[in-house]
Amino acid sequence: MHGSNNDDVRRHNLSTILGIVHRNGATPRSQLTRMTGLNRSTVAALVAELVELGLALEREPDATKQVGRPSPVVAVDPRVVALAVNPEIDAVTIAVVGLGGHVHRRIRHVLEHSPSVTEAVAIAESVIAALRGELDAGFRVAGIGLAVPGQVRSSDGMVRLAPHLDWVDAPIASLLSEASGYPAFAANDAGLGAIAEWHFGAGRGCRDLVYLNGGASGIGGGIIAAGAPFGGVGGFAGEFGHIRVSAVGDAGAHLDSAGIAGTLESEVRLSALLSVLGLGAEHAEDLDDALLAALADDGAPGDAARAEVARQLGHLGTALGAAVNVLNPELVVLGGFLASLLVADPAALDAALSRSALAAPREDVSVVRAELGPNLLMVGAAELAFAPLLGNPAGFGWPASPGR
Amino acid sequence: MHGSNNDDVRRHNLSTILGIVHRNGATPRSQLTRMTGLNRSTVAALVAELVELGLALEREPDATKQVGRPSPVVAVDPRVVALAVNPEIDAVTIAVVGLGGHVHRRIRHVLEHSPSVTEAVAIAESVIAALRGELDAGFRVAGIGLAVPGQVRSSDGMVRLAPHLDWVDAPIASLLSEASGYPAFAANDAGLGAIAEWHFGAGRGCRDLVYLNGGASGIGGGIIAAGAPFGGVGGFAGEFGHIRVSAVGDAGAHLDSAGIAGTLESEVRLSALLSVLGLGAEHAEDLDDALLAALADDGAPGDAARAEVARQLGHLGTALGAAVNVLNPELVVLGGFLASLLVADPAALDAALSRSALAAPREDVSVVRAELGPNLLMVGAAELAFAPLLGNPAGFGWPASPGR
DNA sequence: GGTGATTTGTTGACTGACAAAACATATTAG
DNA sequence: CTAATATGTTTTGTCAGTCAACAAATCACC
Repeated sequence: MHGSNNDDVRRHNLSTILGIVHRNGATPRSQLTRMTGLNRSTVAALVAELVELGLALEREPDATKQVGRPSPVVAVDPRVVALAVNPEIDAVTIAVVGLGGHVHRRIRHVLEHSPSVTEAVAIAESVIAALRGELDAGFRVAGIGLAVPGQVRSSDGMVRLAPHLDWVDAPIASLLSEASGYPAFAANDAGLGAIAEWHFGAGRGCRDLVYLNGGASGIGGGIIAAGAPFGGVGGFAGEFGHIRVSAVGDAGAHLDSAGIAGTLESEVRLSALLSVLGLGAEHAEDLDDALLAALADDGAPGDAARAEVARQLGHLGTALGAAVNVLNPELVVLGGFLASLLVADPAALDAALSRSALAAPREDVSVVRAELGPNLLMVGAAELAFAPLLGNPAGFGWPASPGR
Repeated sequence: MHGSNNDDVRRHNLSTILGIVHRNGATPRSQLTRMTGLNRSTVAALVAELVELGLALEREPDATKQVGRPSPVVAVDPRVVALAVNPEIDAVTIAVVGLGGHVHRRIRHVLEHSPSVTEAVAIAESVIAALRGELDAGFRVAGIGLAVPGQVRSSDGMVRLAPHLDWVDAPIASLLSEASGYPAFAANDAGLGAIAEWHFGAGRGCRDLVYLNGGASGIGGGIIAAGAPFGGVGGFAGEFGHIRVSAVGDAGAHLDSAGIAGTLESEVRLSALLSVLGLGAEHAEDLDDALLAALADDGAPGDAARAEVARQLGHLGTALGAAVNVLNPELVVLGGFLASLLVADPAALDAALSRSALAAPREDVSVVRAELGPNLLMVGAAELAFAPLLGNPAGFGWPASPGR
């Protein structure tokens, strides 16, 4: 709909090069010319501008075994960071994340009770305030990204509903922006997990992927479609947890967090797994590892556990079938306890998927585990704050350092 | 990933302007400058190039009541056409469609039996051969678009499976291209319906929509995501007909065309509607109208019919709930007998949808009837052939006129 | 250890696309 | 008939990327 001009070309090319260095890590300049198809001299000028902007660095060439003049290596400037915030039911986690996805620091503020919006914002702001000296000394902060376990409106970062935190219409992005002085953006945690796995994890180089995460509070999802994160009109897309996988059932049926029965989230539940395995709260910290060990063959799971795993995998396969039929992704990435389920019996999931997915899209897809560990959401949330910078490196309006 | 340069700017701007005139119809040049944000002089030059290329025309200004010098009206050149082909179980339909979506001619070749791929290609080619004199006289043909009721691989137009036609791995695009001498492209019919409704029908100006069509052979769907048709890796996306909406049921349950029970297509069936309404084959031609009339209040449908409509609307609501939760579209467009179901009892569908969709995405969506009539698939298929031309007006490689 | 082939960096001239400004023209309002 | 307004037309300017020539750094081979 909109025309473009020379300025757009420059913006696009700066963005392309910074994006490559951001996602692929340090890259020789000669390789940038090959990847972009641009002229050597153009790439040299673009990189020079990024260095000038304080976004990239040029290092001495790496020692290689190749003929020809060595090419300097271009890397992101490590002083450019974003702040990531993840409020949960039992903690608020804050991190300082650099361009390139490097997590400089992660601070987990443990809570006695589920925080209100105001409390979560106050905690995040106090942690950020404590970091401020450090940040002002050596870093430039692009902004704050919030990963929220709930439905978040993309236009303004309003949390429409976060069932487990019991938040309704909580304008967390504007509250934290107001409190901290940094621009703040919020999105659904699983959607940000999808972005993180896509850039830095199991989904590298993939144009169409679906990410599904299973946690204590339910099942969330995110979509990368045609090489871009997909949110729909309001940013609420990716809620695979609430699609129907079974009959509504009788009065005793579990309900999902939206109060609906027969959905993926109501049938595939971590608590049910833990109870048949006899795992309790003592593994709160390393839950996924404990679960994996208990489900593995040498963990000798009992018949009840095997049956529950099979039941849950059947329902998961049905939901993945819907995702595969509707979205025809190249990859499905499973995180949290869904990854444990996958590892416990890949063949069973495959069989269940084959029962509900059409052959053609079924052949296109692979189902794999998430690769990123505890930094997943921090990296994803930072991506949210980096997006405007990556989209327009030269024209980015840096926030004034607050508190000075 | 790829850099851009001056050539890309020109291509993008030519494409933008031709696209506006194609989708919005004849447009004053001054409005083009406002819509694109480009300079007057630039738009003048771009339009002049499109006229030079034989893709657009400039007419005398329309009489308006506005102050200021009148602006010439830019329209598509009506001589630019694409051929559309739609093989079905009982006919092969061929049309000549102009830029702008105008259907010059539509020819329905009725068949006694379901055609094989070879037969369908032969029929299409013979109709095209008969048109050739006419085409060579006054038209330039961009190519052929095929709307196929089945799963079509986008990369090469291979029909992986068309259950009702009983085609498996049928390379229809390359066969017809070979036979006719025109470049040919194939895609799923419902996906093309989505594109047609998006450009010229109920979905105009919408960036995120889902289209669902109900026909005698089942339920197909198409997705427009983030302002572009979405096909997934292989082009198979949009198969909403095969997602689970109910329990698998007992032995007597209907199966969908993929042999799966409990799916949308197995529960929401035109034949079931027709049988409770006592409608038969005599309405083959104007089925949708007859259905609408029978379902309307003054058609006095019986209790059995009301119950069946309610049952089907319940299942349709469940499937739409999945679509709404996963894709968060702005619009859901229903075509074929699904439109009749919607009209019969909009409130019931709304209620069913509200039971399975989350509140936030539910509030974003409207469910409406398709607007395009019998030309829907012709316009959508033509869009497929026009796509390369619209994407790169100056660099488009026109096929040599075959047979001369 | 020199010499040539190869690859890439560097520099300056060149092309082309859009923007901007000045002027021309066609319409409406009074 | 005149002023105001909007837009077409023409000319000049700016800027991004390309291209070609040359320089520099490495490897391979004699």
